[in-house]
This record gives sequence, structure tokens and C-alpha cells, in this order.
Amino acid sequence: MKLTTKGHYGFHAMIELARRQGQGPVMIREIGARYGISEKYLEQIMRLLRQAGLVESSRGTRGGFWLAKPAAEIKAREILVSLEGEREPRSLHPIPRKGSRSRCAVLEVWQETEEASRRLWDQKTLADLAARQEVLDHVSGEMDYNI
Amino acid sequence: MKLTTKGHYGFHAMIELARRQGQGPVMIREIGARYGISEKYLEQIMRLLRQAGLVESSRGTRGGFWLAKPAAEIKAREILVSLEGEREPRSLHPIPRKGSRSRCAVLEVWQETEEASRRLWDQKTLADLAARQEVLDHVSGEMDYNI
DNA sequence: AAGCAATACTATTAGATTAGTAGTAAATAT
DNA sequence: ATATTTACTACTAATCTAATAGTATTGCTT
Repeated sequence: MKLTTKGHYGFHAMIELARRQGQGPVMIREIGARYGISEKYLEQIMRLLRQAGLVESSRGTRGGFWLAKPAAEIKAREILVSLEGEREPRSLHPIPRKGSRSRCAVLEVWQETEEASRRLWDQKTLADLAARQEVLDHVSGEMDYNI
Repeated sequence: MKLTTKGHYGFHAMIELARRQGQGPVMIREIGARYGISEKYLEQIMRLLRQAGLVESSRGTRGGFWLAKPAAEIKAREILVSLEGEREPRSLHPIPRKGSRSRCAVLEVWQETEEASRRLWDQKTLADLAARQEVLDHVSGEMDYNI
């Protein structure tokens, strides 16, 4: 699983929606302004999340986005996959070997690492992330660092 | 840890050197031809491996490359890092949060996954990979698939 | 019905990264 | 000397990422 800016933005948008669950639609403009994310870019990101069924939306005045289900029922990996896609090992150049039917020891290890990563993202829910971020925001002290 | 074509090529070159350890220098041309890798590109890859101290080389007739130490003493992760570099979480756009001293819950999870991945690559040695590839090459049967 | 305010969608673009190519320099065996 | 191989630098094409731009559509308000 990779994590680019797009996924990172999407997570923070989702955390914001989790925070404000039950309080009506949240506009892209609000999220963009609050976290310094391009609103046009965020628009695309929110569309992907909607197409993945993770959020719902409404247009027009008082329009905006909200979570399609409780934050505890949304796995972090669902968010990641909807924005970054599944990483394909096959995108790598194939190494031709004699017989051309052989598997690749390197890709086996790579797949193990992907599997480990997938498991971790599967274990976390959006509710976990939102709760953790709440803690980090309020208890940030000397030991913290910027990212 | 990411794995691109460059790393994949480098691994197979190293596996070939491991196979032929003690048999004198191996030329880029041989490896390139055998595995269908651009020789010029492989040249750059081998240089990175040499600069990382994983292989040694000699020029001219009968020149080529050989492992700088036994395959069992070379970790897969050393190969990966020398070719792909360490992945920097900081390359992601920072999300400004109130106080601007706060950490990011999303990046914490991401770092967990990277750590898990690093551990796996650390556990494998080049000797492991070479041995495993040997098995895959010779015992490739019905269940195998191409990558 | 009119008009404003928000999302929906499509297309385009700039920058970064990856993969590969080209050409010259330096070293080594014969 | 000369052929052969790696060493190094520079450039290029293709792909991916992060945006930007503009139009269409929907829904609320008056």
C-alpha cells in the first residue's frame, strides 16, 4: 500500500467528517481552508470517496459531504484503496527465466511485505484514526515533531 | 520500502552473482542478455551496488562484478536501500493543524507499515533469495504463474 | 420561475520520478 | 598498442502526481 498526498488529504477529510458526523453536510471549502488543501483537488478526492461508497453528498446551498456509515465501520484500508488503488506487483518488468514459467523469489518477499502492510491498514478504522488525531491535537507537547 | 524495476533488476543481478560466487568476475553483458535487462541501465544499477559496498568490480578484458562478501551476509534490505533509497514519509504534503506542533495519526500508521516492511526485508539475506530462486526455477510446475 | 450555491464531471497542464539511451573516459588483459 | 570492459556524466521519453480550469448539474431560497 502506498500513501501519496492524495491519500493523505483524503484521510484528513474523512477524519473531519468523522468528527462532525451527525452535524449535517460539510463543504469542501471548509475542509480545504482548514487543512490548506486545494479545493479543486479535494473535489476529485471526495468524488473518489463517494464512488467508493464511503461518503454521501448533496449539492446546492447547504450541500456537502457526510460519512455513508459510522466511522467505526470504515476501515483505513478502504479509504486508501479508494484513493490510491491496489498496488500491482505486475507493474514491474518481468524477469525472463528459463522455462518462463518460474516464479520470482524477489516478488514473493515483496508480496509478503504488501500483505503485512494491508493487514495493518485493515486493523485500523476511521474511528481509531479520528480518536488518535484528537489525542495528538490536544496533548501535543515537547516531544512532538512536525511532519 | 518500495520496489521498482530498478530494484527488481538489481536483485536478479545480485542473485546471479551469488550463484556464481568464486567463479570470477561476471560481466554486465552476460546478466543483461540472460535476464533481458538493458545493459546500459544495468551499468548504473551495478555502480550503485558497488558504491554501497555490496559488490566489487574490475575493468577491461575479463573484468566484471563479484560479491564483496558472502551472500549470507548481505541483507535483502541493503540491496533495496542502495537502489531505491529509504522512503521518506516527509515527502508528503504536511497537513497544517492547530498549534502546528501536532503529529499526524495517518502518518503514524504509515510508519508502522513501513517498519513492518523493513523488518521483512531485513530478515532475508541474498543467500535466502538465491536458494529460493533455485527452487522455483527447478521445481516450477503446474501451480506456477508468470510475473 | 429565477438565481445563487454547492457538487459532478471532463480536460488540460506542470513538475517529479522512473526507465532508458548516448557518448566519452579510464583501466586492464593480451 | 589495442581490444575489452567498467566508470561517469548528460540527456530523453514515458509515466505518475498534483494540481488547475471550465462547464454542467442539482438543490435551496426567494
